Amino acid sequence: MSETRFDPSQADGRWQRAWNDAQCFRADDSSTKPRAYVLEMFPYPSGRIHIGHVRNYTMGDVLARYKAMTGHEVLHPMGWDAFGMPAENAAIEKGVHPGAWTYQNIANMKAQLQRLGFALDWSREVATCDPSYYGHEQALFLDLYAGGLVYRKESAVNWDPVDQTVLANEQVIDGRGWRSGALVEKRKLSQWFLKITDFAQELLDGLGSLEHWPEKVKLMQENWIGKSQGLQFAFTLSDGEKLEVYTTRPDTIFGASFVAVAADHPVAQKVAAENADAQAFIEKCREGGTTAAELETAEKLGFDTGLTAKHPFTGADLPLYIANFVLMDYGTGAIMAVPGHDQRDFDFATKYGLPITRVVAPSAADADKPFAGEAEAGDGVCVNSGFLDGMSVADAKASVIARAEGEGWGEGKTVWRLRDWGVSRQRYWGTPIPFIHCPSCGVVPVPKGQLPVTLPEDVDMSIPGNPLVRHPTWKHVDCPACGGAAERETDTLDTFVDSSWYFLRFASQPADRPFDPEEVARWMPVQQYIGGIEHAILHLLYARFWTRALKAIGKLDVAEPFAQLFTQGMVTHETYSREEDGRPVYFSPGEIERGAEGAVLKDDGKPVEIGRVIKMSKSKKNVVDPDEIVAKYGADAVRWFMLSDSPPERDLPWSEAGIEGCWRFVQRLWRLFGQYDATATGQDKALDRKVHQTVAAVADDIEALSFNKAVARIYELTSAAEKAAPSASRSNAIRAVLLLASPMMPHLAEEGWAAIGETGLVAEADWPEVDPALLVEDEVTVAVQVKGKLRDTLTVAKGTSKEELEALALASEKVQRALDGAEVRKVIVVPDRLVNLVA
RNA sequence: GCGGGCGUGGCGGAAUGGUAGACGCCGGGGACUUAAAAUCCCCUGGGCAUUGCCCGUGUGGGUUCAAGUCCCACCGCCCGCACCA
Repeated sequence: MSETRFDPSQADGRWQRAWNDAQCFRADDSSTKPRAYVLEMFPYPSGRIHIGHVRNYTMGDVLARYKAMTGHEVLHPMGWDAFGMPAENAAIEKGVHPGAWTYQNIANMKAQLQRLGFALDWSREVATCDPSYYGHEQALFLDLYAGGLVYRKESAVNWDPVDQTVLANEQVIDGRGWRSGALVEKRKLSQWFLKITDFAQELLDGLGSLEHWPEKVKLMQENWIGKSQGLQFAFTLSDGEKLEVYTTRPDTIFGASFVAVAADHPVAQKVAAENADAQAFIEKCREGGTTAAELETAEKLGFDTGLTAKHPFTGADLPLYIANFVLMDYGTGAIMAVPGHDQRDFDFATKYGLPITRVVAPSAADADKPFAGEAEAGDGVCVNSGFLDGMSVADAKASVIARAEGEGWGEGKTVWRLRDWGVSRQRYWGTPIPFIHCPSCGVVPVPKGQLPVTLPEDVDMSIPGNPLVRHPTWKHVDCPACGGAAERETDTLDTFVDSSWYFLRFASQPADRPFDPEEVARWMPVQQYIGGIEHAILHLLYARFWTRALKAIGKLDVAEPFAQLFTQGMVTHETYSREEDGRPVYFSPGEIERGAEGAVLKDDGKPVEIGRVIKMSKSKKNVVDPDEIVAKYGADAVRWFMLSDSPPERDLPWSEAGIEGCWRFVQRLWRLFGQYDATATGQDKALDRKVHQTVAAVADDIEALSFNKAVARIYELTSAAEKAAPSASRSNAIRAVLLLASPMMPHLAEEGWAAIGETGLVAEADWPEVDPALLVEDEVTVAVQVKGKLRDTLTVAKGTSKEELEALALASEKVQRALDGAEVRKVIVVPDRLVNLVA
């Protein structure tokens, strides 16, 4: 073979065409092989792929290629999460149509992905913004409606009074609209909801079956669903009315020092009707964003209504406040506040000078222990609590609930933090909700025969607000029920709906239905799903819900959509900046010359400050363009970098030195392949052993997605093969290195496969066989410790007896010196591992 | 604020409770070369040092013959919080 270098600029495209010509990555629906559905979260078509996408899709690609090599029929599809706000923003800022912008982006990004050599079945590509996708989504939505899982109710949105537009949470900055700067108001609109709460218990229970999901994600979902058992009971107010409150801490009821309702609570409304100050306070609460984070970090504010509530046990009159930290959406929208044992109540009580009473203490003796400036939410025994004194928190909860139920003023109740899913968006670039509002018939579903309800093309995005509302003709239709003049629903669906079933469409895509349940059942569940941790709750919970909801209405027979989940880390990069006029000015890596000591700007040769390694973002300019690095180093070096060093669940810091190292390794492998000699004879037992151990270990590592470890082992085997003298064993080791590296560096592997005289594609080759007999070492190194400190090591035959190990350890000169005549009192021997002499 | 996670050399990291730092990057030294690039070899946690010894996994405690790993408390950073995707 020639001594020339491997040239990705001509090899990459050649092999990509060869794979395409052979259609190697097309999933065969009729295959009898065991199936493997490998899926990465599909991207939003922003225009350019991000290095984070490259990392995500490289991981899935290695697994998909490995599965194919180990005898599986692989489904590895790709598509586009193509609806959403960025297309509308681009339309406003650049004057392009959201659809044209989106499809252009898809074309660009698809070409970028193809240049990376991913083993994707492009024949199943979907774009959610295409009527051939969202039309089916509309049909599914109608099915869910028929199944009683869709309803309408009033719900608050962020309203920009200047732009006359509904704003997303991310468009509200410090309580103001991002474009207009106007103070945002909360406004109530009638909106569409999906009954995810009907499935709260099932979604919670289902987590137990997800053995191969990260514990942290399951825990986050469990907390999000937020099942709590508590007491709902009624206070009698001083005006004679009843006020229902819910508490998860009935054990602390004797510590209640005030009662509070949300600003939207009917009691607050009633007070405000007669009290201008109360009205003003409620309006103040309506200013600012709607997010939980904002509500909970805002300063606690309250308004004393002058009313009081009678404590059910003590008969005390507790003041009734309207408070900004009470959420109308949770429980009854009203609380009994126990400042000693809830931090929010504590803050509020401190601010308004309300009593803070201890009713739970570490022990009965601590009944009068003062608080250390904060509430104590922990466990303990009840104190200062009448009949509860001395009880544990758990017993007291049960006891109070039993008493309330016996006396008829309250009952034990399960409450969920999970709320129904509001899917209405007052925006153009989304799936039209297939309903018609008729003045005489009310809300009427669009007949399925009239689907898809498509978006109008001729819209003016330069005016704020929803173009579907002001379009001259689009919304005017005849009522499907009575034939009279009616109007289309102008809200579109949350884009999370689009991503809640795309994995089903990948598995089966008939033209006349969303999917065929039997075809889907043959591929589902997704065997390995890979994506960012930022989707741990919403996307993954919504997809689980859709799967269940479709099952509940008989459209699907899958319990959980994703058998195995992996959440990968971000790609990060150091930042380069200079202080100019008191503000940092950032430079991109391309503008910088990076040396050992520091970095200078190429333009002026003067130093710049190297900042922290953070997530790549345009504003900090610490981005690298996948196209540029692929052009410079080839797809394989980039893929190898994505897999090396950092464990895949952690952040990966991009570095120029790192990619250079990968490039050198590509060439090093190429030289090694060049040393392959099919005619070499002779055996190298140690190398054979190393090969089989490495094949087994790399397989385990890939299955566990521990790519960084697989990479390290391939480096080791490469070094061993390089150092070995020519032999049949060595040639076999070179062939093994090629096969092991092939899922990661497929272009180089194909080139090498041909070079060593193999026929066919390595993409369709088999993973090397492992001989279990060669996995075991016959010699081991045993550590010898004295009092837990390493003093010597012994090289002995594997399986050497405890007695012999102890004798060998005591015979060691180093051990005797360390013992220094001291008497050995105890000996711990772990066969094949260590001897510890305790003196 | 609430929920979840992470923290090991100059850097990325490895390590079923059992030899801390595998493997890679950076750096240093050498070989080859007229020279450079490329490649190959050696060294590379810190401190003291004559064989060796001491210290060391964010901080402080604890359990254990033995702790990066288990327990408690704290510090720092990151992710999510329901209309970003």
